[in-house]
Amino acid sequence: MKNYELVLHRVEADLAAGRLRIGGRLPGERVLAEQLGISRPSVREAVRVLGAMGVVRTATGSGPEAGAVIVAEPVSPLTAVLRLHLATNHLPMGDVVQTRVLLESWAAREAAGRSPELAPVLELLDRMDAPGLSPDEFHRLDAEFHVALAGLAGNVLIAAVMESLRSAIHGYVLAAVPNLPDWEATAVGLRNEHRAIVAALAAGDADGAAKLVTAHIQGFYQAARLSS
Amino acid sequence: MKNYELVLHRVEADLAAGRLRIGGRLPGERVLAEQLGISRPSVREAVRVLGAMGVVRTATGSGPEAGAVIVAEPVSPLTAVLRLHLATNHLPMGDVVQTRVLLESWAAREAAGRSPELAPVLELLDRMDAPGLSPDEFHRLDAEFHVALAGLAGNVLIAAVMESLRSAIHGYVLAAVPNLPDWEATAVGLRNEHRAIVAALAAGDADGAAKLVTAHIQGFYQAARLSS
DNA sequence: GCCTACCCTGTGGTCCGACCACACGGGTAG
DNA sequence: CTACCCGTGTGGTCGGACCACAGGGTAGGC
Repeated sequence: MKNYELVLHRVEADLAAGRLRIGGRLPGERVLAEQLGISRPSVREAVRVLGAMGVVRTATGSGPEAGAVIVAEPVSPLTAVLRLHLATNHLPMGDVVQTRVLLESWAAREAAGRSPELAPVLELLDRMDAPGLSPDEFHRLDAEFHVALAGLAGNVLIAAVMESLRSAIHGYVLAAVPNLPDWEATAVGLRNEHRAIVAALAAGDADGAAKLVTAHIQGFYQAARLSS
Repeated sequence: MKNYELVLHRVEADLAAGRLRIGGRLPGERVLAEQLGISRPSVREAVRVLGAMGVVRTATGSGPEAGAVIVAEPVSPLTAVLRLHLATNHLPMGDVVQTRVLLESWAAREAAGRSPELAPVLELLDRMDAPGLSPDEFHRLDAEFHVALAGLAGNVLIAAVMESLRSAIHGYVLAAVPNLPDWEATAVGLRNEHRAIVAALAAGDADGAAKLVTAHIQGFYQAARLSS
């Protein structure tokens, strides 16, 4: 058992037992080191890992915001893991697209049945209509739109995975924009498809919304030649 | 930009550019520190994070197995993230169950259509028939079975997520076994349901396999009172 | 000439002690 | 009473040191 793992197990046990809650704070690094009988560098390695896992957020200084505060941020670590493993080329882009289709069509089906709150989603679509939007800005809003749709289904795990997927591939999507024959025309098409999806959701048409979402995602990746 | 992030970005860039491949090795910690103009502790924190992300595996000694070797192991970091966030109680067990149902019923549907190789799966079921199996051993084999089913669909991302989900909740499942009125009877039922699922897959009955998988998962969690 | 045992070398693992930047909060000067 | 300032505790970084480990080259014995 490596020394830094002592800290990880200690923190996980404290979380499971309720001794640590969201918003609470870890003991200082020096205190933790003495309590566990290890050195401060070992504690620091563990705190870094916890930070990378989205369990703590560290800050310097003093006051309630300083130190290692317990948070629950599963999206950034999932994003990091996906990004790194995409970089190794052992995670095919096609599998990512297939997963998006599965999660988003399911979310659309779920959301259609519960008369969802679509106002914030429509507000996003209006912002995407702004003229002169760069591909980068457009795709950030597009990601927000898709994540918001996934969130309508009310499953925090699936919503987190969706957001991670979208963030992890953002760079790859941007890099593929030059593959498109006509970016402006593509953007118009995507906007129309978004409106159609929201309309199906508002109408409670689960099957229609799922089909539109599936076609929307697969169509873009084929046009951008990303899911070869 | 924190110093240890320099190492993370450097490694990710090297991976994306092909300068680092699976099986390759990171420069030594002392070398990396000098190249980036930072100290060895900062490099170590980054390597720890990469290890926790499943991108490198470190070992002491010398030879080709020593040092920080590039690997592609997405399951353990996903498991760790899920376990930690389950411990914070900000990731409801019900959402995990819902996700399992979604992923596994989809995988069953996919697998049924491609006349999958079921021999290793059946071998697992035979091992689960061994008398006197403890709940711990039974659920480990059960997890292997479900992960193998998810793997039949051929999507490495979904298979990795499935395996992570199953590993992350293993402890919670075991802790819930005492909630069952009759463990032995439950085990017999689970075995029969497994056989039925495999039979549906072998017959190419996609809808049947998906329905059986859904009932199998939801039934167990309701019996164990886990998905409240 | 061959084989065996030993030691050298390089790796990560751990620790210590020190200094820095930062931000809050209380004490002090106006 | 107010505004400024510095004390104090936090994480961030650094350099150096020593350890355990495993491989490989070398010197010795056979």
